[in-house]
This record gives sequence, structure tokens and C-alpha cells, in this order.
Amino acid sequence: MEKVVKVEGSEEGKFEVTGLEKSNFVLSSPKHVADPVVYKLVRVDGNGRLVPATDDELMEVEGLLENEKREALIVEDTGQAFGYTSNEASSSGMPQLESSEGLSQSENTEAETEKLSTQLEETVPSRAQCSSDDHVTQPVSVGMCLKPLDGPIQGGASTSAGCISSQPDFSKLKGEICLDNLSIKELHEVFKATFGRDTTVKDKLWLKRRIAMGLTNSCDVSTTTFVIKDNKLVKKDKEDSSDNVNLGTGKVYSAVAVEYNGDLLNNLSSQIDEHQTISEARSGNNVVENNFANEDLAADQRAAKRVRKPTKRYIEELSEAESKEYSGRLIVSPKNIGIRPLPSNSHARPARNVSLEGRTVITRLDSLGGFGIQVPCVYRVRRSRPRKNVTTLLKFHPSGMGMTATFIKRGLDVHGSEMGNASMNKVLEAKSTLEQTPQQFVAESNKEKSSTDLGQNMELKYVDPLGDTSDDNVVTVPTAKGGIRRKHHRSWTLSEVMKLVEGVSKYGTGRWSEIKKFAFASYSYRTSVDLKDKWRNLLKASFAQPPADKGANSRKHPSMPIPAPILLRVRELAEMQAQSPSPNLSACKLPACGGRGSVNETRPEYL
DNA sequence: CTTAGGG
DNA sequence: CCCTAAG
Repeated sequence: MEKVVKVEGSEEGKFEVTGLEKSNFVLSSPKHVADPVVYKLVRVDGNGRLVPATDDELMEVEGLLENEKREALIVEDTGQAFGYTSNEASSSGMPQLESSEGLSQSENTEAETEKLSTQLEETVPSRAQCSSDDHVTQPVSVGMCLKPLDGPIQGGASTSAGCISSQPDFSKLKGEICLDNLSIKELHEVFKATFGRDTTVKDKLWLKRRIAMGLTNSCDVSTTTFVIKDNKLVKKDKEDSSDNVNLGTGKVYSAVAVEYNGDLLNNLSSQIDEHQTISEARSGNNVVENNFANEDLAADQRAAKRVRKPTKRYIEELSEAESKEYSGRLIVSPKNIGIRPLPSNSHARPARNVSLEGRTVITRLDSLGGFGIQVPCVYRVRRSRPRKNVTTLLKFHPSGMGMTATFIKRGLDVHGSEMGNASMNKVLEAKSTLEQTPQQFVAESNKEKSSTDLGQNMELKYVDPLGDTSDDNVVTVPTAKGGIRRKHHRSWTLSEVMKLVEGVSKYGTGRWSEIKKFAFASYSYRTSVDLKDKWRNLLKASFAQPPADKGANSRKHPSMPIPAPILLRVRELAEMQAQSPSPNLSACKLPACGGRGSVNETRPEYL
């Protein structure tokens, strides 16, 4: 029944546990610790009791364990000094000390555990022993995650923080994030913090991926593990970890709800990191994930039946990853891809490769509620000005699917002039029956409407929630000249803004393409021009609103204002930039690529 | 193609 | 956001 899982991975043992709150369990009843490596999975029940994990949970955890994960805990109010260490002391040697602390605390754990109201729903493996001295204190990683704060930024603004209470919970974005351990609810929070909007999606896997992608700026997120540190996805291989088994020191996963405490700035700084590509990180593949995914999905599905469809956004992101080379060649701008609910559900299928137009593309299955959909990862979709020949369509071979899937694709770049503006939609239908004909793909303009009925609602609910919105609010406006202008409004999410700010701080204003390339790697939309424009707007905003009008200004939902701290940052950067237009060019360029190090330190904010 | 600016 | 001029 109970599975025994090995904990592998080297953790940098850090306990970021704050005193009282302490981890939920660090557990440790001595017995459990018998074998440092074998643990039993349990979860904390509503009333704080430990109960054996269910199979589903095991699955999840297992997945977790496969990779190393860590999470930085951030607790706002803890009485203990070290809870805050991350803030002040930070850096250096903390980790070790903390572990010992962690231990002692863990002793009380059981008792504590009961008290925890915790929203912990997840199982958490933990280790109390910090056995070896092997701490793998990884200089970089540890440092970073431990002290997300202490950014260079503090000086200037004094971080004044917590002024905004209606903010998304940014704290969750700090340091290392272990999405696997979060409950759906928490994932939602993280999601919100990341994308600036809420989501109703309940699929954990999806949420995790989504968040991972957002935070990582990459589409290439691991599918089995979701530990994000700074802007990188951290993943370890099994083998890898098994080797390191000894070094693990305790790890604590806990999800503590925290209130926004105004560390946004710090958060920013921590995020400003180099884009380190963790090459080792990737190796695994989707196959595994799918099983996992299915489990998760299945469960979810039962709970609430719903259907999700891959969104254009999703595809874009994925495609963006590899297809730098495809630049504009084949352009298909799937405006929207919808799927109609089907009566029967299928099981997820393993990812497969199919060859598309002579090229092999990797497709991954998007696990929708029951639909298996292959999403081509490669060709790049570019959203850009109306393209001359827009009609390149892809053919999907429903090969693996036993069911019918209908893709609705709304073309946007159609030159309305020729098509008649109303009919700019293409519907791509893939029927399992295989009898579909190519023609069906094209010109199915009106279909949209019919399907929309169904889809509209769904879109609002399911699609929109994507932080990025896969839905496009593309409104085409006929222009006098006979052209059609697409008005594509995609509101900027907080995370995007943050990335932008980060980018500017790193590369400086004016180097939009660079910023686009690095900081916005995963956002296929958002052109360098967009970045520029946004920056312009931010500047405007930052200089206009400082004197926070406290009045009844705060409307919570209607368009998030833009976190004050960010505005501050913007202003600082702006001034900075003004003074030194071309700071250190020499150092700027290459560093980004290879030389890690301190480059990311945002320049000192001397004002 | 990338920037800067204006609209 | 879009568009255009300019390098």
C-alpha cells in the first residue's frame, strides 16, 4: 500500500522555516527517520492528522521526488529571527545553521503539525536529518533561493512595502517555488501572481506548467517537475539524484499562505537573474508526464467535468521554443483553437513525433479533460502584421486519437480585402474518422459562430484564465485603405511587466529586441515594439501616480493598477538610464550569454 | 530588421 | 496597439 519512496536529490538543505509556522512537518518522528532515505508519504489531514497518502498522491509525490525540489518558504510573520533571515541575514552561511534549527524544531513537529491549520493538502516528504555534511550547498542556487531578498534594490526605495494589500501574492513567486507541493488553490494564487489574473482551471498539471512557463520564460518546462528557482526550472534526473542521496539534508515543503508584505521589489530583484539554462535539466520527456498527467486529470475530471482545450497561446509558446529558425516562413496564426466537447473521452496518449511537412515535429499531448490533442511544437506562429499568404494550414493527423477533435481556428491575418472580412475564420477540423478533407479546414467562417456558442462560454472560463490568454481579442477594424487593422489587445500581466522591468534593468532601455529575446522568450506575442510601448506607458504611469491617492481609489478588480513598487522601479531605472545612456556596453553583451555571475545585479541604484 | 515617435 | 520614418 504505502509506497516507499526514496528521496533523492541533494537538497541544499535549507530550512526556511520560520519559527512558529515551521514547516509543516519536518518531520520526523524518529522512527520515520530510521532510514534516511526511505520515507513514507503521508498527508496532513484537515485536522492536522497524518494520514497515509492515497495512490493519487503518491503518484504526485513520486513525481516530485524524482526531481529535486526545494521551496523557499516565506513567512511573513514569524517571531523567529530566522524566519526572516532570508531578508536580512541572507546570503551566506545561513543554510547550515538553519538546518540545525530545523531539526530541533522538527521534534515538536508532531504536535505542531496538529496545530497547523494548514492548507497543506499535499503530501510532503520531509527529512529531519541533515545528515551529512555533504550539504550540497550550491553556491548559486542556495544563495539565490535563500535570500530572495536583500536585493540591491533596497537602497533606493526603501522598499516600502506593504502598502498594497490587494496584490496578488507575490511572495509565492519568490525564490524557489515548488509547484508540486501546492494545492490547486495555491496554484491559483501563484498563477495570479504570475499572470495577473485569476484562473479557474483546476487541472494542476496544467497550472503548474503554465506557471512554470510563465516564470521561466520558456515553453520548455519539465513536465514532471515544477520547481522553479528564480527564472529557471530546476530539475534533476533520477540518476542524478540517486547518487546524491546522502547529501540531502532536510527539506521542507510547505505552503504557507502569506500576505503580501511588500517585498515585491525584492522579489523583482531576485528574479532578475540571468537566464541560466540548465542544460542538465532537460532530458526527461513527456512520456512520463503523461501518466502522471492522466492521473491528475482523471481525478480532476471526476470532480468536475470540464473540458479544456489547447489554446493558441499554448501552442505559440511551445512553438516558440525551438523554432527560432522558422522565423516567419510558415505562418499560421492560429487565432484560436477550440475543441468541441466530445462525448467520449480518451486517455492521454504518449507524446509522439509526427512528421509534418517533411519535418519532424514533436508533438505533445495536451491533456485536456479527456481529449488528447497533439500540439505541434515546432512551427512558429507569428503574430504579426497581416501576412500575404496566410493560408497555410497545418494538417493534423488524428493518428493517435480515437476520438474526434475539432479545432477551430480563427485566422487573423487574413487580408480581409479578399476574403470578405466576416469570413476570416478558418476552421480546422480533425475528425477521428479520418475522412476529413483538407478543404474542410479552410473556409469555415461561419462555423465559428455556431461553435462559439459552445465555445464562448468555455473560452471565457477556461481559456481566458490562462494567464496569457489564449484568446485573442482580435478585433479587426476595416480601414479606409482597404486594409484591415487588427486590434489585438492583450493586456499586460503583472509578470510581463515585471519581466519587462527586469529586462530594462538588465539591458537598458532601447535594446528592446534584446529584452524581447531574453526576458520574453516565451511570449511570442509582445514584439519589441510592444515592449517599447509598454515601457513608455510605464514611465508615464510611474511619474504620474506616486502620491498614492488613498481615497477610494482602489478598485480591486478593475484593471490592476500596477504595483507601486514596480512603478518605483521604473522610475528609478528611467532616471538611471537617462544619466548613463550607455553604461557598460562592453560588459553587457556577452555576459548575458555565458558568464553568469553577478551580471544580473541590477546596477546599483545610485540615484 | 530594429528604434523612436506620433497617432 | 498600430503605423511610419529613419538608421
